[in-house]
Amino acid sequence: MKLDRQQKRTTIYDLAELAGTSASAVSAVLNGNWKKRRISKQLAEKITRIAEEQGYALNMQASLLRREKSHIIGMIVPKYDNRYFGSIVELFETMARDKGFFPLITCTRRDPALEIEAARAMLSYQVDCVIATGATDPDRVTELCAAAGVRTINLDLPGKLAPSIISDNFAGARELTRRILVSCQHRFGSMEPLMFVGGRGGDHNTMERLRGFRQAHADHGIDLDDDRVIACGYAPEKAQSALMERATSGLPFSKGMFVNSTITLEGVLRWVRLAGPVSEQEFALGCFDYDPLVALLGDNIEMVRQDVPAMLARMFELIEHGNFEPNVSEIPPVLR
Amino acid sequence: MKLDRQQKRTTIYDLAELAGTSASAVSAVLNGNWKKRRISKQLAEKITRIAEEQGYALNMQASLLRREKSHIIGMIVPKYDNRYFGSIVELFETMARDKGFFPLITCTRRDPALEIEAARAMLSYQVDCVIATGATDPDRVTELCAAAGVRTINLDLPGKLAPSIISDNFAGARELTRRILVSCQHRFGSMEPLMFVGGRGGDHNTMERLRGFRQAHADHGIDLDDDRVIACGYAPEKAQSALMERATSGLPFSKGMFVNSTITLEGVLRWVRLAGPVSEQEFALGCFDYDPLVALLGDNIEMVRQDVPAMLARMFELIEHGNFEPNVSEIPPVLR
DNA sequence: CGCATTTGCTCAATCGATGAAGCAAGATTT
DNA sequence: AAATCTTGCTTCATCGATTGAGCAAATGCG
Repeated sequence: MKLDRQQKRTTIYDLAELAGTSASAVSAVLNGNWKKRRISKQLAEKITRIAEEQGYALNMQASLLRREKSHIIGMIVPKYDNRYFGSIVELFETMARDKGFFPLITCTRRDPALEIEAARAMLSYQVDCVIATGATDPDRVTELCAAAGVRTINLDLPGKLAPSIISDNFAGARELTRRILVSCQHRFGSMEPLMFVGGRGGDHNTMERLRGFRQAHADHGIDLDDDRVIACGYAPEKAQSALMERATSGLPFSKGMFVNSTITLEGVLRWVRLAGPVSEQEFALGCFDYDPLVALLGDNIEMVRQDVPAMLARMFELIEHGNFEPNVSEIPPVLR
Repeated sequence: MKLDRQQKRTTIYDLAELAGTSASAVSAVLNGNWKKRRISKQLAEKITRIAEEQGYALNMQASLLRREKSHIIGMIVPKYDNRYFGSIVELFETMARDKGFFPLITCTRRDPALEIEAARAMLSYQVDCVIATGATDPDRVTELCAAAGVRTINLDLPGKLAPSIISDNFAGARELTRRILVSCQHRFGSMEPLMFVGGRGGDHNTMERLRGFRQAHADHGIDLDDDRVIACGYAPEKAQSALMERATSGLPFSKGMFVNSTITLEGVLRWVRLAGPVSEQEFALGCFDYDPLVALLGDNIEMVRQDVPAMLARMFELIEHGNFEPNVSEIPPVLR
């Protein structure tokens, strides 16, 4: 790995020499509190000019070593490659920067070991705060960080030891289920019980969505057997093979499906293509997630959009108020 | 912003005191070269145990300040929220970690000023190397980094001052155009010239794709006027309003369209929905980009998938060989 | 004019980890 | 027994920026 630096970097000592002053003055000028330190305007301007000429860049490592707060804010995300987490990350970066934080983001691919390793790395980089997004074990992260005196906030999936900001999964799922049922009525003339595809039985979001799913069936007086629920995980391959198996198993099968995420939807659609009927038009689908292209292309696919801007706004609110009591904020999702 | 640290962090000095030894020994043990420094196995084990008991986390800032290479590798990306850049970022992180780098990623939303600011921040964090992905002005980034002795590599869009890794846009566009023309033949019985929607006239990728687009028309002996090209930028809104305008302008209009990215496709589909004919089925579309859900849902949408794994493999190859000569590697994209 | 205050700086310690140099005790050689 | 080598540490300077303390010169005040 030939990444040898070409030349030595310019430091405040170099600038001090060039300006005929002290490193202390240079530091004061460049980090903006030259007024507080009673540096004359002329000297300040001279130093600023020389720094620009020399292309000086602050050494953050040195600066952070000395300061007590880093203003670095870490975020752990399970995946980048879907619109939900993509928009979380993108908006988080923007908002963090606006509020004077430096965002440090790590993707842990739903791997519990990687999550812990990533949290540890963030502690090493002296983050002031860690956001655990969709973490498989958020409380583990909170414990680890607490040991170093670093606060955490859970996003998307809740934990018991830190404040959590999640979607109102129950209400969202109930309304989504209602819409799928109505769509079934229109399309097929009847309201059969739906299938629930994707997610992990143990995770809070899946459990709450299932509760909403069941409630909506009850609202319409429809009996729902547990065997309509296929919580096979989020991965497309798992959903695909679970449906394949189900279709040939003799167990009940529905044309109406509640799909737990766009990731899972990919597997459902693959199954529709390969092993199922000709087109997804013969199904009534609903997805607890949002993707603009699916919204445009999937005529018969209802979508729930989690309100990312509201969730992140709430998150920064908690940070700014120093509120790190464990409690859950539920943010209503948006239905198109 | 109440992010006050709760307690003081454990340092090697604390550990040294607890172990009844020196900070130097602790450091040697914890960073793995205790053998080289002739520390006895017993002391090493004792220190390791105490460090674990205390939940010690290395202070990277202090460590990096002392070392000459940071092993931090920075990446600048225009957007997170589409599958192409999402997969670039996710795979980059994984590969960087595997190779012993610490990935530092920043999203600059195609804003030239933010790009420069992000590059400057990365220099402050002492990155060993910067990857400028889809940068609006990659050479500016290279110059800035070069002044600090930091090498750069361009990804997705080429620059003149650093090695660039891009898709073979010409060949990909030529083949994609051919497929759209064939699809038009099947669908509409004739081969009219296509429209080209999205991208910026000035950017290298758009220019090369246009060259492939023109070549494919020539291959089929089809005359192509310049007014079929609508390089209105990548944003959905721009594509949507450009099509709206075009449809009412009296200028020629085609049912076959070459769409420059999934981002632009979103605008095209919105236009189809709102102002155009009933369904996208009445069009023959091709998109120079890949999205698995579009591939599954859009029956009449041809897609080109840029070969992200091959591009990143090439990138790390360059880094490992210390090859920073400005030259362009073209990676063939994959057509489904 | 003499004393107090303000202005405009510099000095030096510090943050935590690293590693070259050095040193004492024990082992080995002559 | 003296000389040399090896083992297993410790000491201390260093990385670059920050900041409390301090100091000389300039200014204000009675």
